[in-house]
Amino acid sequence: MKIEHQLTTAVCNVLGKLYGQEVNAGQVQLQKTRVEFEGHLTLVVFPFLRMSRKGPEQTAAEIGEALHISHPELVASWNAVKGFLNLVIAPAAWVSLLNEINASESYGIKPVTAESPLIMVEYSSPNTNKPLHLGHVRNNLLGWALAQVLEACGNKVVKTNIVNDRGIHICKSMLAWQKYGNGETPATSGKKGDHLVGDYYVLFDKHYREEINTLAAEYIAAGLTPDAAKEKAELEAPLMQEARAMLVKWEQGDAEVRALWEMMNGWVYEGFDETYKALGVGFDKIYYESQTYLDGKQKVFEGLEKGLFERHDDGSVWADLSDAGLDQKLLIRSDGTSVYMTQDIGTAAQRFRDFDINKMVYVVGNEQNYHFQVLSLLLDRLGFEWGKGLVHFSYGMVELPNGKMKSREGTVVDADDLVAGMIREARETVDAAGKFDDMSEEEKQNVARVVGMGALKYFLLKVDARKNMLFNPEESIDFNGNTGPFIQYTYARIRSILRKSSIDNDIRSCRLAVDTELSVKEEEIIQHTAEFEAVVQQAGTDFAPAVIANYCYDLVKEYNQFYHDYPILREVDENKRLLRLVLSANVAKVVRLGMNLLGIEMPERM
RNA sequence: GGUUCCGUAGCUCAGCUGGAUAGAGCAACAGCCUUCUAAGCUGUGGGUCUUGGGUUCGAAUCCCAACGGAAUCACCA
Repeated sequence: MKIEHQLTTAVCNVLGKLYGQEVNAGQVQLQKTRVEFEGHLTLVVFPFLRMSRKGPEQTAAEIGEALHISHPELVASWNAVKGFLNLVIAPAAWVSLLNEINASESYGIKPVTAESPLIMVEYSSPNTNKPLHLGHVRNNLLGWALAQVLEACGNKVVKTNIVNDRGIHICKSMLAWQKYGNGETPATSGKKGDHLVGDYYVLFDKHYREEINTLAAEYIAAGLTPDAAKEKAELEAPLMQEARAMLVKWEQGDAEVRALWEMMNGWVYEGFDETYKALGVGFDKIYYESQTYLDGKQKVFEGLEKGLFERHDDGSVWADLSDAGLDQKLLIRSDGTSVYMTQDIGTAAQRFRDFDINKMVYVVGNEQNYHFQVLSLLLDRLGFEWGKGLVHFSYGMVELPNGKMKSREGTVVDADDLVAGMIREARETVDAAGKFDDMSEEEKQNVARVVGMGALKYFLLKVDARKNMLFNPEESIDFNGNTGPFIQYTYARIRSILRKSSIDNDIRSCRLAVDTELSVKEEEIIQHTAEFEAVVQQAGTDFAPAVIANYCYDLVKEYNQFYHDYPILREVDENKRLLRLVLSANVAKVVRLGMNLLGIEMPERM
């Protein structure tokens, strides 16, 4: 990147001298030279034809010659093809770039300072009635990666989670546990807390459905249409009535219900913590809806007083968003209870009090695009400065080869099962490889964990977040091709080379002579490695972790080809050998930094 | 129906602030382990970038329209 900067400045100078016109850096288009032409960087000269008033070839030639004469340390030679000026960069420039990357411990990562803007990233946001599934896994990995990337771009980042811990859903689990359970706990049953509670949620649903069916049959017999009968049955089923009554008791602060609620939610949190730990994600501050929804109502009533919202005859409160091209939006139900939107307003209010937030990012699935459009408007009207500029990091759904995940059809991919399966698969591969016979059981298991999780994480993160993606279980555990393990493998091999070369510890202080001859492939890899800085910035501004994933793959693929064509340790020439070691070290460093931003660990051996 | 998003090789995906002959992986086929890790490398075949217009020196990329798919439009969260 540094070279492109230098070159851009040089081009501006040269154009000024040649044609007597001011050119700003934005007009200078440099791109990588296509492999079939000689050169490294190519200047597109079409934009300058107007100044030169000459043909493309001639203009390119003029600029090329002028560049070569005025900046020989940068441009070694040039050739012009149509409107494309291909520039060959001087080897010395590559070597100094290589040294520069090598000297910096965290190349491409911007430090966070006291003046850095504060970005809050919300992700995960689970319900407390069910274990996490594949969709949550994508959310968690994206949220974590995004937070890391934003921090690497020099922002203060606060990772947050809003736990949806109250509402009818958790009452359903609680009720089923009371009615159909035998008092089992995670300790007595040996089940993970979130799974135990989830099982009772399923149990509730099963009994509820039975009630609906029998009731609906009665109503149909009494003369109702099937649809009307079903609707009436759903509302009047005794189990649902009981669940609602429990929710009312909860809101009233009934001691018994609250105690049960706290106990069962506690089980769930223990379970979630285990899953979060396995996924390698975490939070700086966790909010609970049970503690924010009242704030939300408060804010809505304040808005009502200011005339921002209106109250209908039945007591419900609405926001009229028709001037923004949207509909009316309910904020408080006629029975006075809050809805999802109200809670999000309350949570926002608390966060605004707790932190000096410059930007708020919500990592939430694209099925809630409308919700966040509305939330942004409402927060803005309520006077939150960052309301208008909030970012809904909207990601697509994860689909399975046979369609969507349907809990009814039992096609939901459980997060814990998935993690365990990936690690098991990696373990089998580790054993089959037979390269780890000298390792302890614990070390082997750790390699399996790092590789299995690497495969899963990379598989989910390499795809553009906005798109719906297909999760193919067979492909996800493939360790060949564009996968996490492939990148990890190359990294581990480089680490092995460095260990064997016994200069690993000294490599930081290595400085290469500037007269070293470089091969074409070496120049390409240096150029590519140097792009890391720009890639991180781009990923940060575009909110796109996938940019980094694909960059790592490209670099590693290129290096792998190099590795097979150019021996390193056998090289006779000491200077050349050192060059390749530093080059390898740089590739490893940059790839490790990139993969770590994605939350992917890199093994020293595999 | 309104709004938003997506459509690139058989499959999964890159490429999109307009640039040269559109790239990977998987799958198929053919090669490469006395040389630092074969979880690798090399080669072959595979494309009307959904379609039609427009903008211009130039369009997979930007604009408009059509077609196809997804999400959403709840006193659910």
